[in-house]
Amino acid sequence: MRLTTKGRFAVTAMLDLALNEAKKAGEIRPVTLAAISERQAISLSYLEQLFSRLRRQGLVASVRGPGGGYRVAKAHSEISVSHIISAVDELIDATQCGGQENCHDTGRCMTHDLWATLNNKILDYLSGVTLAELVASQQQNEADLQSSKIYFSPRKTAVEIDTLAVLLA
Amino acid sequence: MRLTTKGRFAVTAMLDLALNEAKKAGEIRPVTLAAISERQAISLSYLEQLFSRLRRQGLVASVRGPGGGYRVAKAHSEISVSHIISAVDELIDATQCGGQENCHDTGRCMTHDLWATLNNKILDYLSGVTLAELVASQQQNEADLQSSKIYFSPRKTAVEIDTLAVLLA
DNA sequence: CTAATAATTGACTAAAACAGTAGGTTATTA
DNA sequence: TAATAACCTACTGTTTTAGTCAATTATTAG
Repeated sequence: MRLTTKGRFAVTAMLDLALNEAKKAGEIRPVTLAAISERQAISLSYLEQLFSRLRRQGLVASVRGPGGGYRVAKAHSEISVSHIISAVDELIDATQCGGQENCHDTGRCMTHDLWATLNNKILDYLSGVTLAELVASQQQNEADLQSSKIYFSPRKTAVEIDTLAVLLA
Repeated sequence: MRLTTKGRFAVTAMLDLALNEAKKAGEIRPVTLAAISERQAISLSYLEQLFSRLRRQGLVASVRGPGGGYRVAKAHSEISVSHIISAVDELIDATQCGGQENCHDTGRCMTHDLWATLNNKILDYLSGVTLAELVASQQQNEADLQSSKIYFSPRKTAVEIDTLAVLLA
């Protein structure tokens, strides 16, 4: 298990995808990487690399051509954060011996059990957080901002924000 | 929070240190980095870099000169895995805006709350695992191996292992 | 006192990973 | 048929990783 910005980007992009694939009359409208790129400030080509892996792992499905893009390929409740991270961030071998248990003259190395256990614990936690929960939590956040009207709501345009800033200054 | 082999090395080294600082008549015998280097197959110079940070964070104390080395500077129960990892792997800023909440035209970026929350959860977990627990768990493992005598016990020499391998082949 | 020990420091290096760029191809559809 | 958007490959600059090398400093055993 590795936990770097790469995995974060992937989770962020998946969450953006989930939030923006609008369901209209039973159909799911695909979301383009260009749109995600603009909203999340992640380069398009980097997104392409990430989604290439996400697609091969069956987490998203693609639709080519005009009007195409990506869709989430499973129920949001079936996709966990750990799925997303391990899809783009292939796991490294924490044990020097590569599971051979033949390192040094003392048999298996100490790190073996230690990291296996620790990894599983972290993995367990991240497996428990689903895309559905992230979506719900994010929508709640947006709703809170909308109702309280503190600072910026997600619907404000740049111009409106500037006006607000002047008023608050 | 970053979670890479660097942090793993640090935890492994700290665990080795904790397991090997033998207490004799009230005194604690320091462990040399050379010994840890040999046992854990981590280069001496890399260990020096790691322990330089661990020392500056107050997790270990050093004793120079012959018979010197490092000691754990606190009670094992007072040192958590997250302490060790964050000592060597300084934390990165998960939000692109750097906490400014001014990214894009939509106010604060979506990743902000998401990663703050997720980070805290992981941190909470790793904060809960102490060096004392790792030591206990590792000593239990060694004891299990010793008593059951399955495959390799930690005391076997390389020659004995070779013999065993021949017998099992 | 002296030589050995072991931490401490700093500069440097090869390899990998990260993040992004560029330029093309293929499939689809308006 | 032209625009769209996924798909693919190769390349680039930067940072991190993991390590080497060499020198200095503090301590202690002899």
